Amino acid sequence: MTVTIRDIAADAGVSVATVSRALSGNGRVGEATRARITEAVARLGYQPNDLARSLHGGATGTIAVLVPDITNPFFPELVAGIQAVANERENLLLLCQTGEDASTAVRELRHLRRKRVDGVVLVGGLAPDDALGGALAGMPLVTVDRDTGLPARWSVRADHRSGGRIATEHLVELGHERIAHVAGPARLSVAQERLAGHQEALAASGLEVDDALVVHGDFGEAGGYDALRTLLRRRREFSAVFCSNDLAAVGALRALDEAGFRVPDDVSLVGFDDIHLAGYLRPALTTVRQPIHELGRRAATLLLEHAVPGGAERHEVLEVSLVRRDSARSVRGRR
Amino acid sequence: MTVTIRDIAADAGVSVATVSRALSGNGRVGEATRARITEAVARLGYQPNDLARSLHGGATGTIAVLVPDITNPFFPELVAGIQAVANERENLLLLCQTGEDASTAVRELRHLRRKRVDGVVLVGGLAPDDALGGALAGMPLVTVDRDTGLPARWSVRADHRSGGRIATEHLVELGHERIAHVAGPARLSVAQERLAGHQEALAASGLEVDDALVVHGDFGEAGGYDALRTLLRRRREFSAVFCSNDLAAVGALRALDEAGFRVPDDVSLVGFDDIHLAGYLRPALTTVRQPIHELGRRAATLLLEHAVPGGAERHEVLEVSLVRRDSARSVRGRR
DNA sequence: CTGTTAGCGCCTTCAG
DNA sequence: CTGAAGGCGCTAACAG
Repeated sequence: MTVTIRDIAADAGVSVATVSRALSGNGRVGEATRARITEAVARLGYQPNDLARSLHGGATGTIAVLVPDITNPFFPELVAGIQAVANERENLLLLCQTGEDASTAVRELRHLRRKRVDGVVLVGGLAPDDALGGALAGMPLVTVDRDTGLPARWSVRADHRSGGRIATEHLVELGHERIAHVAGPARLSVAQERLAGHQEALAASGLEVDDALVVHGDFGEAGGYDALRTLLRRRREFSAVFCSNDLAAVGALRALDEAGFRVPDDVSLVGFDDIHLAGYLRPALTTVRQPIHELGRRAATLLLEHAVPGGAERHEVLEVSLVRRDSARSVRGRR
Repeated sequence: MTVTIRDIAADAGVSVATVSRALSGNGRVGEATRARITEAVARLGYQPNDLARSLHGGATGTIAVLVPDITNPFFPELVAGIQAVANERENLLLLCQTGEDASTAVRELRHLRRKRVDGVVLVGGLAPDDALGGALAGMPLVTVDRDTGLPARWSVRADHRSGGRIATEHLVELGHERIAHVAGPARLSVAQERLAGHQEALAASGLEVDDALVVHGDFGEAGGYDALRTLLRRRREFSAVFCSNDLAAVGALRALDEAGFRVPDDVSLVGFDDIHLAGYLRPALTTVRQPIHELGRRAATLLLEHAVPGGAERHEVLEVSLVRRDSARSVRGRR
């Protein structure tokens, strides 16, 4: 049925060992025999079996990435970065979705281990789970934006706190004094950090930190929309909103629009992430850019180069920057 | 180092065959021995090795999906659908990106074959390539939105032509007579079909089909933006635009905005796909909805249930529908 | 019900 | 440089 190394050995009149050496590149093989072998391989259409190859304990050439939800545009960009370096090194990428559910993650991790993947990139938050430690044990692991829970020896993340700070600083510079914040899920450290940065900037400017101006969303459009409506319902004055991510800003924009507020004329808006779409919104979204693709590349590189059981611990923090577009401007009107 | 079936056999005082049977569920095993085995498994922390399991010819429990670009929001939604059924059946999903490049696809397909994946879902267009047929030979394959090139025995797609028709019909019903079309890449059949549907509707209404009102984009925001600017530069009158996909509509919206046209007051706009974002744009985008998630589910189901070498051919076409939101309205102003 | 014995396809000593 | 032999971890006939 399927042609194996033995078939081509017979065809080329050599032993399987020689064929193996010729194909894997290990060990010297005579010029003439090598030619006969490659010829036979081509003619018989031999397809190596990686299962057999890695059964000996070698690498499988496959890594996995676990994301909360591939449908959120942040994650595809990240996955693309991971994929890019995986491909460069001829690795395949397994995609898993956790839905931020720890037990799902544990189940997937177990499955991945049976498959003997070479390593895992774990993205985003996960509620602590007793079984998680065991499922992760001994598995080369790089975390992205996830510094809670289990201790990870290799990690990559953006500087969310500083991002929150520069977003709000920008708004302050524009003259805004009452700045609302649509935060992410309170349990996620990235949301906490962005909020902390926001409040830090407020405090540094001597502005009042009003808890009524902070609403938590879910990092989705719907969450941003709802958050803004609650904010509006509170009838507290504010002239600017800093949204914890761009998707929430999309929802906020919509809620503001429906309520009759113009952005940026009546209310200024700043997002976070700089997903590809941000530049195409109307108005184009001023936002804090994280190098999403690069985060992915770093994570994969760390995994493939450094994340070996004995390797030295390593943590990377990438810088963020403000991208000024059209959704934030000097204060004029105000609610 | 790693604990194998043999270790637990020794520990439980039985043979490896019995352990194998106990774990795989094939063949009867005594109650008492089974208990000893499961106990040993738990205590020793045994992790089955799927490589060894599938080496002798069984399925690997892994399928792959090849998409042009995971960064385009259409694909993550599709992948999520595929993933959902893959998970239900305890399959893992390998993600590959082709960039619509046939030689990349061929390389990836070869790699997937070495890995002995159980099947592949191929999404989107691919230039014909001589090596493609060989790379695909004998591999269970389901195509999505891809009816050109190699003959596929299993496929899933939406009814793009009918989608193009209802989009334009809607605009006609609203009184528009000069309707522009931002098409997708001319080489892609889905783009051709949507365009054909559009022209069909125009003809059926006795409206003039003006080639100067059709511009090709690339299914991205930038493409839609550029397309609309070329359209504007042509200075042909039009009061509505049908964009071949939602992302292009985002770009078109922006170009229109910059040129001083209000949507839908000055120009009506209809998109295609109904990606999640569509409902959150301002104005909320009227669009042709394809059941993206369902397309993914069907594709995976077809692959896992029917796409066996001997199985009967099967092609599914899913219905599309118009989602009326706020970007299209009765004709008033006009360019 | 359970043990023995072959492999699955490939790589890797160890001889020659 | 090349061949023979053993084994990776597991499953699948066969026997008992």
